[in-house]
Amino acid sequence: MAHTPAHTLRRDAVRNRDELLACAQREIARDPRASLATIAQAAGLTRRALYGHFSDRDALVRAVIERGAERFNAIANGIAAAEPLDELTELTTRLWHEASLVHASAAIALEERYLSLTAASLAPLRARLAAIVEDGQRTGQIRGDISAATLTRLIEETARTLIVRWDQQDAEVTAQLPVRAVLSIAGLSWQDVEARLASTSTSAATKGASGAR
Amino acid sequence: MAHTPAHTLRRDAVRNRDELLACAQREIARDPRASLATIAQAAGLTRRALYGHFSDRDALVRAVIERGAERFNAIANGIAAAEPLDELTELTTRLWHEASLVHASAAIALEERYLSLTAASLAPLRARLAAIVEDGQRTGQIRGDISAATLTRLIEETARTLIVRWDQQDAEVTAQLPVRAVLSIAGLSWQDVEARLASTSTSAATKGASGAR
DNA sequence: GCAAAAGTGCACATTAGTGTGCAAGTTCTG
DNA sequence: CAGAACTTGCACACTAATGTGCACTTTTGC
Repeated sequence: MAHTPAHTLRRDAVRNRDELLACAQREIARDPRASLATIAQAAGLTRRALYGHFSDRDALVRAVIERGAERFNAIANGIAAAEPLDELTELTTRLWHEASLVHASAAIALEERYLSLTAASLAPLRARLAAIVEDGQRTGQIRGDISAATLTRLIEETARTLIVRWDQQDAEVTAQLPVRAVLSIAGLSWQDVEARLASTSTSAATKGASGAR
Repeated sequence: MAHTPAHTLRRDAVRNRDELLACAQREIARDPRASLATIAQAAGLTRRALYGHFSDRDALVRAVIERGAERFNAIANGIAAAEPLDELTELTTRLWHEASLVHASAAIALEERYLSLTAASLAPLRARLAAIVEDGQRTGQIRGDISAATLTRLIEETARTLIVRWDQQDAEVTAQLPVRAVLSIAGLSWQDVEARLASTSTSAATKGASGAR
């Protein structure tokens, strides 16, 4: 109520609220229990001012989650490739480029309290991934030794781990590592992964497709 | 000093200290910031009594890490298989059976403060894994598209994720899922993984090696 | 330019956890 | 059994964080 003035809402207020959400996401990604003082300061505001936008820490975190949900939704709807393995590659790459968001979601989900809400925010993405997996299993391009449900989760965990725990600056990586890992988990041999990356990469000219030793 | 009486050390004190360490590991695995009251209570002691064994929280956590280090050391020394991929399988399976320990290590390592100590406690295990990877790459049984150092870390992260984040009770799993994931990450196609698990499993008779469609 | 909205700066109450001191009990160990 | 080792149960000081109240300044919008 106090946080839904609906009509009058000053420009600087909108900007500050947005900045708070962005900074909260970044700080939480770095440390799940970042203090409100830290977040407010990062947004160039006082801790006291933060309470003008969010009634308490809980409200802020929920807003961060919902903000992330929109983005995840966009990603889920945004991918469009010819076949399952390409979709998987695209999905992984896109998430890699949203590393901070993925990181924050993972950090928030550590708290029991936000488990269900975080899960809900990831729902569209999960549904998309599940569809890809089922499709891939049907056409025999994705492994058949693990049930679709389990494999979907396995791929999700793998991607999350790679994105969250790898230094984005790592020279060897450049988004290729997560893709290699995910495709491997999907069931491809490393030679197949290599061949696929070599052919699909319209850019990435410097990366030679030499393959084995 | 006050915690190295060396000679006189009553039996119940030894037992309680050990119980404290065990409970601390379990509680920290469940929640990285478990309070000392929670830990002491789990061990059937008072928070005040805990301070008789460990000067402060830091000392307790360090003791937990060092206790884990011994166990990891034993695992690193304990594996002995004919070839790299079998060693990888055995290593993964053993760690799976030490889930609580792996979980606690991962939880403690979340704190900047204990990063280096945790890393040191895992050193023997990492060295063993690195040796397996290098060996496997030399003989061509393990993927060659990723550097040994990166692949070692990749396998470690994959195994940790699976062990920490999967419900041990899951019917489909029974230690096979982590092994499948690790072998896939090592570069094998899912059919090769399937074949390997079917032949290696001296037990596990019910699992049919049907393979692809 | 003026009123309302938004932000500042402080003081304050509250909570949960850590670490210590001390007097009193309980439990080993020789 | 006697004495030492261990544990208990409190009381206490201290810290870091949350959330609120209020007077005051700055910014925005009409």
